[in-house]
Amino acid sequence: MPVARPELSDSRVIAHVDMDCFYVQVEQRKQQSLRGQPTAVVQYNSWQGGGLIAVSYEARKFGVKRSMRGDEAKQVCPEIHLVQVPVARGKADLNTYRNAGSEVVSILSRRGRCERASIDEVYLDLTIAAEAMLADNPPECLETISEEVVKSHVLGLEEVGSDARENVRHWFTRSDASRCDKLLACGAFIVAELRLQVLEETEFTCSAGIAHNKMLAKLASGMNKPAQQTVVPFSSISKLLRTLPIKKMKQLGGKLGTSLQIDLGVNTVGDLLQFSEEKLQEYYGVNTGSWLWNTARGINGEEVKERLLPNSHGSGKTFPGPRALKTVASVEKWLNELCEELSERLQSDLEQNKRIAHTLTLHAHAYKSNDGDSFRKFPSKSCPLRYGTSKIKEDALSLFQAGLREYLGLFNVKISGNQNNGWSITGLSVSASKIVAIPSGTRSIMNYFHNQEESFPQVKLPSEQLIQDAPLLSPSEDSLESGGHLTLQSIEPWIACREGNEETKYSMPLDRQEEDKDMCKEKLPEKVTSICSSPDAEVYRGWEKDQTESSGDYLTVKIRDSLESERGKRKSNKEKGMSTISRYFRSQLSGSLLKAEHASTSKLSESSSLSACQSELPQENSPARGESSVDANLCSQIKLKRPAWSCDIDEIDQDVLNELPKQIQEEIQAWLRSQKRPNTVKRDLGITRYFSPAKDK
DNA sequence: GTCACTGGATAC
DNA sequence: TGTATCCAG
Repeated sequence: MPVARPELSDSRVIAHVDMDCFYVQVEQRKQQSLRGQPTAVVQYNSWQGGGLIAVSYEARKFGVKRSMRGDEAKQVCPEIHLVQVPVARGKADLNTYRNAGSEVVSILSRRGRCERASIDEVYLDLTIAAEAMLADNPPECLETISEEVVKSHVLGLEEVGSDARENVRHWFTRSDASRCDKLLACGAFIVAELRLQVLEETEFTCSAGIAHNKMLAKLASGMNKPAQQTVVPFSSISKLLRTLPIKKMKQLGGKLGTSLQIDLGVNTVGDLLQFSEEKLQEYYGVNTGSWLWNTARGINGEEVKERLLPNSHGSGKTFPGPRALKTVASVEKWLNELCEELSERLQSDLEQNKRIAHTLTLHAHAYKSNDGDSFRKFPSKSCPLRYGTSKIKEDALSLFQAGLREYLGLFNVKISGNQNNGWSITGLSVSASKIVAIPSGTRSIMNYFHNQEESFPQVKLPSEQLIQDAPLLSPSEDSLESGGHLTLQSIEPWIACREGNEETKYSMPLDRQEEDKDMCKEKLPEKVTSICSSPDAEVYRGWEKDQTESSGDYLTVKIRDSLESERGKRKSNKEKGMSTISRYFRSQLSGSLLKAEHASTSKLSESSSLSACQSELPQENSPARGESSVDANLCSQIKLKRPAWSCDIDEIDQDVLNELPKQIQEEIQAWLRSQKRPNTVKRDLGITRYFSPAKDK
């Protein structure tokens, strides 16, 4: 459901850039003879010639439409060239298009905040660049205006006179225009430049809309295609929306739009104007109601998010009709294919973007043929993601089996072999989400995740390297006597240590209530799950089945005995004068984060204080807590992933601060100064930035 | 029940 | 937080 968001500023400059029949262009670049030809890209499907997923503009002239079948397209346009989507592992493989999309994004992101909205679309916030241009080099002062700019469409202008080009040129160079219009004009200049750069560097054409918000920019980008751009001045908005069919508006193409038509008799966006906000809220709820009310007026405050990379990766396939899967064995086979693709993409993401995914989810569509009237949805299931293709396969299958049991209402029944009780799977997909960047300077961690599994033994990773690769600036380095494991914390909130068969987890009691609800966990291995290992060190991540005392994701580093002497050296270096800091960070972070975890939605910051935090600490510094069996200097833990933690600033020990690196000291001091006013609001300490996963780029 | 596949967003 | 649902192209 859309959410209401009032416009914060009415003079933003937002662009939506949309690649023209992108998949076709990608294929045409690969095969130049296709240029200018009626062409369509079909998804592998022997049935009726495959489904069209992109159609060139030449083919559109013949009436070829997306979601026609290949055979149908041939009838309408016999000379059409049908290009197949690459197939890998028995399914469509969109990687070439994804990569081509990345090429484009890397160009479009040069001039302002860039949000990759899909494989072939981006939003740009060009406000700052446009303001700069207006200040330094306004269009009215330009001697020449590029052809691409003059070819722009300016809504509300074209029908005014006979010479459209001249009108546009005049609109761009008017000195008496409003500031808003001038900013839009600058935005259009910038977008024209960007589009030309895209063409030069990638051979792809694109279309764009330039407006004051995302909604209007998106609307405009589709109005003049291909290879053109459209500007939406303020003055044109009401007229534009008055006659716009309601279904054309983004988010209203589906059920909500249908409901507006049927239930309220609303056929154009303008028709919405007759309803009060309250009335719309009555029908559709507070959020959607307000969103509709604003939408009718061209108001949309949605921000352009800085995002060049996807938030998740998925791999899926449908098995329509007779191809539905009816045995666990066949499901497993396809699941394996999907997992292989997913794993490959996760590895690429790790190598190229240094990001790690944390959650694996399985979705399936199913129906029951015999006992079939009880329509039940196949439940999605997820679990922590373990890197490595075979681990992903294993976990995906477990998730499927858990889902299937639930779907069939057969709890605690093992589903084995080839039996089938009438169920059929018509769709399967696996996806990886909660992807976070790991900080720079963690090459060793990269190595760990990369090529683990079978090939891992070849990747020699002495833990000495692990230590050396620790980020130098991080103050948290000092809090770990054993040095470099620190890099791991940005990946996982939890570090524990293990030696021989002894494992010490510095875990917190969490008192989770709804453990038993989580069926998925029961499926997982007893304890931790290894994500990688090497001759010298092992890293684990996972959770524990036994929740009596602790729970949650944690990461374990084990360094083998052969490194004992190395560690000794390090230890003595680190120990000089660092104990206070160690204790400080440990207690601070683990304590406050524990609370944060407990009370993710409740107001943690108001109540927490350093002493309160400390009272909840695990006593890892006292020998009382079974520490004897473990080399304490090898082990340490800090929860760092969650950036928000807080403390009472009056209780911060100055001595502790003094031990920090200069740069961080200064930052904290500055923050403290800003907080020392009456009515202190406790909130994030500035230094958390150093702990958080690198925001990247 | 058949548009395939992928991904974002929201709500509970 | 995990899961369901909707939406877009």
